[in-house]
Amino acid sequence: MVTIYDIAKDSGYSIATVSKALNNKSVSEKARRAILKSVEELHYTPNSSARTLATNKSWMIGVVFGENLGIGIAHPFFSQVIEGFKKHMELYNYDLLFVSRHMGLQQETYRHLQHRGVDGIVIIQSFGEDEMQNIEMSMPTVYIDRPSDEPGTVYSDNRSGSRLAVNHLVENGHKKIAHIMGNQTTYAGIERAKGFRQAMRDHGLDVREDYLVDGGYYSQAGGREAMIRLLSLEDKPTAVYAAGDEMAIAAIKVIKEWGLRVPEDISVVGFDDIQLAQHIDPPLTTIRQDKELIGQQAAIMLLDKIANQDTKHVNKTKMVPVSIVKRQSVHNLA
Amino acid sequence: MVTIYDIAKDSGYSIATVSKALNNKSVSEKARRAILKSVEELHYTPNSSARTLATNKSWMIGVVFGENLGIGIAHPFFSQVIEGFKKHMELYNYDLLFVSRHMGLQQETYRHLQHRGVDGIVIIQSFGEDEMQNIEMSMPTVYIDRPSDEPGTVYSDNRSGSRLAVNHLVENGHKKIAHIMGNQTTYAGIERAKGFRQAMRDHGLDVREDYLVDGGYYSQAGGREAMIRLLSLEDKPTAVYAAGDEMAIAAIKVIKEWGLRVPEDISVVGFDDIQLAQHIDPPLTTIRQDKELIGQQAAIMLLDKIANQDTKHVNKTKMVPVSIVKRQSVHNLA
DNA sequence: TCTCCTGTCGAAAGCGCTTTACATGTGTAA
DNA sequence: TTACACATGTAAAGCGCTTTCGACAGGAGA
Repeated sequence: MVTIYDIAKDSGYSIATVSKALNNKSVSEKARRAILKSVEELHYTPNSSARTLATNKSWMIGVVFGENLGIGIAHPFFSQVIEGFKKHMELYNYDLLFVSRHMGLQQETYRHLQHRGVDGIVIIQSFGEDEMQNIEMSMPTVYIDRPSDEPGTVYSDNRSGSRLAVNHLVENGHKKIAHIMGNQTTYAGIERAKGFRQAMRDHGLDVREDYLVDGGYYSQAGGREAMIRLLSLEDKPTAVYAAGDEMAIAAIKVIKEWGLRVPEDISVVGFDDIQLAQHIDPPLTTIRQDKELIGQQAAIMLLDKIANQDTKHVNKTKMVPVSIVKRQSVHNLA
Repeated sequence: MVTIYDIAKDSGYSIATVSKALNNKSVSEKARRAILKSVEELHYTPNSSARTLATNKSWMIGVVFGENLGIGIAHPFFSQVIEGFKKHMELYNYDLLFVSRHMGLQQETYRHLQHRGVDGIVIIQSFGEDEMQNIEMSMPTVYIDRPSDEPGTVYSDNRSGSRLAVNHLVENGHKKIAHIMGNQTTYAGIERAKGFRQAMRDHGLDVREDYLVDGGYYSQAGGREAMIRLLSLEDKPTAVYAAGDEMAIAAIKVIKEWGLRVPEDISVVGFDDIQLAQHIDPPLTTIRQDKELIGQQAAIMLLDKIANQDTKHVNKTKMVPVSIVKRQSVHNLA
């Protein structure tokens, strides 16, 4: 391995000067040129461990990925958010470290991240709160999709999303609207349900408890079960708003299986706008989350936290707007 | 930060002994217990940079992700392969480092990985060979989906995939079979096309050159264009085998737009079995790649390379079998 | 009793880099 | 000429850890 000593010897300067030249500190043009020449010739590559050890700065961001579908990085929503995050972090020369997730033991994961000396952490979890509390984070950290009152969180405007969905449905003449909820220990699930209730009330519609069904962790399996419950009702809804696209897609399937049509008999609205949404039959009307932007905002926030660790400036939360994309799964009753 | 010195002082042993105790080297039970007690009490976390510096082992694997769709980690095929890779690597306590991709400059990326001191590299690229040659890899490296004659490569049995597709089509009475090829600078694209030609020949069918169209980099846009070309032909094929699901899906859309039916008028077979495949109308018959397994095999191979760096044992390539999943996009002509 | 072996532990060097504090050389003003 | 400021370069310490090699104690064998 070629080190800074080799460069020093080859160029005729001291290692201190070499270090300065490599870090754009003040050295004469002459010295800089000579040193860079040696660097080229000897194929020198600085050793980041040594640098990290000396500077206490690793230029790595730890990524904590927690989802309980078992698909990890392949998670359609998370992967897009992380990609947005990565793109922004790249601009500032940070690399991303995906640490092996010491099964469930959050404390362990945090220890590990500390061991790695990452400069910051981004946490993106699908499951409940109680599973990851009590972690004293003495490290710059940003959360995605967690309670909005916690500082350092980036999240979609879930309530507005629900409002958009309900508004659209009401505008199309629907009154009997059901909601397939996301698991009520997840932040997104809670917020979307709240937004749904609020929007219904705002329209003077009452929220029937039997129209509120739990769809679990946003999977098709959960959506399927929920929809079956809805269809088993005496008085069926004319529209269903699901808190996630996968659940909405499963709902559509079930409706068809029961011999009903979408959207003529039952309209469906989803949440997320995953790639699949536009390809199913009928194309799904849904609330679009801007995954790229969420990731980017998280990156900006984390960068800010890293830069201002000393100043105890309380970090705000950041809400990312959502939008409705109207396709063909909603029928106009009028 | 609490260091090994603090533990030494607190426990009454020297730092050398502490280090040994922490690395399961031989120390007396008494010493080990005392040291571990101090570790607990002081919340000591070893510093991986220092350790890496001293041992020249980082326990990190560099991941090089090259795709030209601009979706990075969110790539449906790659993300699943990487997830399989990650799951296996976790078993051996390796973390994954996603380095910022110094736009195109492969040489730069490799330098960066070297700088980071990763113990090994996994490269998963969608584009052509010429874009990444001349990189002298003095580091354990594994490639996914590259020429099978290069040592250290894991790839799907693309030729057999094509054979499965053609066989299935022929069994259903098709003779006029077209192939939407993946870009012919990509390894997978080349192999699948070769397999197609071979399989056709084996069935005594001739391969019409106008039935071989380039679909580009496996995107829907490319598939769409290719299918249009096929439909513009005087003598249309009765079946189309696309080298990728996205292309197949686009093809189905185009066929429908032209007022034809799938599969009654034209049958379609894809490759990959991405999640979308089962949700479109009609559900797509396709060749399934075992992404998890590919990732896992890559991990196994890399681990082996890392363990046996000295012994110049030439690394074999590893071919992962594919299978056909029959859904409803193929029509029986009989 | 003395010697030798074994098991335990510690001193110190070294991994490759940054950074502080100081030395040297050059130019400018008095 | 002397004095001083400034620009440039260097020696050396230190970041937190591993590892070699030698010191030492205690027990076994003669």
